[in-house]
Amino acid sequence: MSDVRVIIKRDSEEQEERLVTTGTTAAELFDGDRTVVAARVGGQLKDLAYEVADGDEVEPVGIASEDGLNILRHSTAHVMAQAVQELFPEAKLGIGPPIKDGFYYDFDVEKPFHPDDLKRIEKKMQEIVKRGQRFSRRAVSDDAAREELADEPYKLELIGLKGSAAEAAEGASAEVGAGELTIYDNLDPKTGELCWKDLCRGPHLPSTRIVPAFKLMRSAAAYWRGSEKNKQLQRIYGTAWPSRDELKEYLDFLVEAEKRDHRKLGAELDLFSIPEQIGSGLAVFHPKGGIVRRVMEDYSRRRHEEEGYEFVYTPHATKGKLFETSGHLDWYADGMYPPMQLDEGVDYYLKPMNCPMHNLIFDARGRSYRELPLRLFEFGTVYRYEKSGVVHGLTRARGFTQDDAHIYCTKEQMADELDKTLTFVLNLLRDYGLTDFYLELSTKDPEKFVGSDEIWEEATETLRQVAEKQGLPLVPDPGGAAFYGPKISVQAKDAIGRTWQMSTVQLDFNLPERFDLEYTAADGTKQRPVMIHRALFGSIERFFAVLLEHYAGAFPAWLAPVQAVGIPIGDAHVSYLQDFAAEARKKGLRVEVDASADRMQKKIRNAQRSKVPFMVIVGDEDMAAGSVSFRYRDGSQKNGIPRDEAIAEIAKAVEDRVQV
RNA sequence: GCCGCCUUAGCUCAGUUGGCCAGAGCGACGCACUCGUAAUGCGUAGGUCAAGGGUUCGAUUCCCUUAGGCGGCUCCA
Repeated sequence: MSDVRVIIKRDSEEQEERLVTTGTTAAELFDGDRTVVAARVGGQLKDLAYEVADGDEVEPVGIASEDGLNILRHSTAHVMAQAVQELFPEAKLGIGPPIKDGFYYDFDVEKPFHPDDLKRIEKKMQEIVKRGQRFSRRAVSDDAAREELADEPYKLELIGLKGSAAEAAEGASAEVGAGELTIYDNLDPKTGELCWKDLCRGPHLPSTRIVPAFKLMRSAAAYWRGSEKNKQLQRIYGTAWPSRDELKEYLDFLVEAEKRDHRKLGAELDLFSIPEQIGSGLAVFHPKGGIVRRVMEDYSRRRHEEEGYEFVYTPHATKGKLFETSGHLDWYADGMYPPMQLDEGVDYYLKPMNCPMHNLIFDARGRSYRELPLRLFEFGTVYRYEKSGVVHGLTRARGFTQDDAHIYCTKEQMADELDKTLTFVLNLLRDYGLTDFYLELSTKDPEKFVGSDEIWEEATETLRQVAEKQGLPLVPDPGGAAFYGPKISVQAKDAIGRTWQMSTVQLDFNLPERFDLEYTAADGTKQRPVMIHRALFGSIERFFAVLLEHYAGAFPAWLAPVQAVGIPIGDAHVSYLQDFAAEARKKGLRVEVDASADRMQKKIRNAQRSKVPFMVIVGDEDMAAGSVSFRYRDGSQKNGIPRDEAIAEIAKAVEDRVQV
């Protein structure tokens, strides 16, 4: 028996060389450490059953690491598929990869799963976990695999696609890698009997018993291989975690996210609604939401003015010809509201974008290089015909208002202007309370673009440099650009760590050409300007929703619809408070007095639930002293504050735009 | 657009295995209570059980269609 020399890497620091006998498995190297679920050998993930070879560098993969979690979730997906096929023997397997926080598996079944079915499947999964079946890897030839999986038409299709798995379908590479095919057998730990098998690249947990905590979340249809031309399979989503505590933490997170749902808070706080009578995706703002929105807009307006933007207004509808010129009717007609015929057969459209109209403003007269960069800004309301299944509260609406700007500049000004714009955008977002960003650089889609390669390269490089200058993480998004130019998008993380796509800064090589935009250069020649599209909130409605969720409805005082509520202990204190409120209003503060017949405890409860930043409470003591008492949202209080100081404190919180 | 689930009072939800006047809490309104930090008590009003069609002696309940919502998929200039 010959010896095998391996190097065990615990982390980048610690290395251990060890001599073991031939046939030693990775599991044996890490024996005793139950949190190790796989091994990385020379950069490749392997099952713990892998027999180490001479010269291998072997690294343990912990269940809590990113790879470890993926393996856990992938294996749990297998357990689910096994459970499904035990309960629904006719179910055909699609694909079942790990995803963020969980996994899914697609099945072709006669009848879609009912929520009750998920409970049964979950129970069956628990049995399988308890049985402790071994995951056992076995290499097979393509032909052998075809024979074994003759009853699994979707797996057969994947075998045929081997090697191009990356394009086959998202997640398909989890089933078939680029190399040889493998099948994982689930074996009974005692008898070694085959319980189930699946075509899979692996690796997997050594045993189903290792699955510590999981839950099935929901079922939904999904197109086979992600194309709407294909049949819809039934997808079941689940989540799996290294411990029950982590599962609970995740479920708690979902509960918290649900509490913050802007659709729910919007109704609770009386901010907006989406009346059925108006139509799906078309919102109305109630007075309280109207205040928040107006303050958001006013502040943005002021900052834009300071930054050299000029304000324009354009109509909501236009003759179709404009969108022929812009090309929107060629590219995006599906996403536009259908035309209305006016004036004997002329088609008018609701506008889905503001840029063509801004171009007409640019083109209204001859432009000089002295005017550039020309920055046109508008809160421009646009209408897009979103498909019925995608409309979602304020974040995906059919009518919404963009804080839209188009910057026309010379090619020489482009880099500087982009830099300025991005800095401005990020700082303004920070003013609204978002602080955690990363940037995404969307580059050319080789299938879908206009303009020369040179100009794309130059522009992309400029964007990259500008983005890097911000010192924020920069994530590439190859092929993600619109056909007319590359873009940077700003992604912001909210208070509970969710990422939202916010602003975009986008170059456009298409529209200046189509609209034949020109300016006169210093040498008297006509030149084409560069055009930058830039939306900061994206849509005001959407940004409103993001802030609402970010703050969980508890807006900082400057945005809060009501900044302070006066709560009298008894009727005798109402007029004193009304006086106080009137004084505060003179300073531009939004202060109300709750003079209802409720008891003061009830008023406090109501104020608390409406998430007012300041409660101003007054009884005999404060009235006699000419003071008021504050109660803050966290329940803490500050008593006996002189009236002037109280107003000054509220005013300062508003002025500084801080959370209280 | 596709698939599934859902729609009972302003809101949150009971309920009817097809049968007399469809219930509760909160909210609204009224009366009483005048109170120092998260719900005072009593009372009143409020529903074509989403809309339309069908089956049936009888439909809120079963079936179909439509609208809207929710969760996914596809899409998102």
